Amino acid sequence: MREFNGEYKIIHETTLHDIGDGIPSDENLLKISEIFKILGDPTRLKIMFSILKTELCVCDIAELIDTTPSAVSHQLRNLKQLRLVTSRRSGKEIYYSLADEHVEKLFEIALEHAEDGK
Amino acid sequence: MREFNGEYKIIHETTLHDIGDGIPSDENLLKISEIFKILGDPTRLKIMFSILKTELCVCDIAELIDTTPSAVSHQLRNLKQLRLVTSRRSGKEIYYSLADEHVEKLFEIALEHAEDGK
DNA sequence: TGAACATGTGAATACACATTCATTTTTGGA
DNA sequence: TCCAAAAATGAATGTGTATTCACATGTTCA
Repeated sequence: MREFNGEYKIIHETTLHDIGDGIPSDENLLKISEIFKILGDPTRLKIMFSILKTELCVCDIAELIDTTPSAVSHQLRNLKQLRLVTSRRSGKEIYYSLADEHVEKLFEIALEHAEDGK
Repeated sequence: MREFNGEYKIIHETTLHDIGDGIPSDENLLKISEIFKILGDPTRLKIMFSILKTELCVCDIAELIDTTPSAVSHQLRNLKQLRLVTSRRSGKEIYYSLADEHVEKLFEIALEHAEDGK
């Protein structure tokens, strides 16, 4: 509880320490949040779903999701930095595909949650 | 490909339509992105991990993750709106816990990915 | 009922980030 | 080697949002 001039009591002081041990390290916490953050954008999600089953070049993705190749390229760069996509050059085109088997699972679960409630 | 004055050709025109059918609806896409987005923040992740196994009141969470109760309250509100946490009042305290069985799985997979590479 | 504590809330500030535009790099073909 | 296409890049702009601060609400207990 950082600098705060109210009068808060700690309710479960004894257990707090144990719970704290269950929280991942700041390093891992940051990595996880980065993964979620980068997937938390409709444009990037569309890109990811575009290349879920078939590799595609930047130009095709832009056409498919109705945006500019530049925007797609910027986002693919971010996705690549987090090792979520891989690229393969073939002539002038560069083909992108999912780099990670975890990503599909994440999509499945998130979609379940989205469809579940309400 | 929205208004763009370059000269981009569509490489795989025939398959684009089929791939497009595999992309979730804008509505579901938005829901999924909201879930990922809200988990894409270290502070919120800490909150989620805090109440992963045991319910805690706002004050305890604030103590545990070293921030102010106000900040925690704001974030819990966001998390609750997406039905990721539930609350239960007991006297003056309000106890929060995970509302969704999917969330733990998401954490596991994301952590795997984070630890996997490099 | 009123004082004290736990939490919620609204506005404001500061920061992060997606898109756009202009330009550059790389490749293939003439 | 020169031109055009595909993609990458950098800077600028506009938008969204986390935190902070001040205050409001709701609860317990004397």
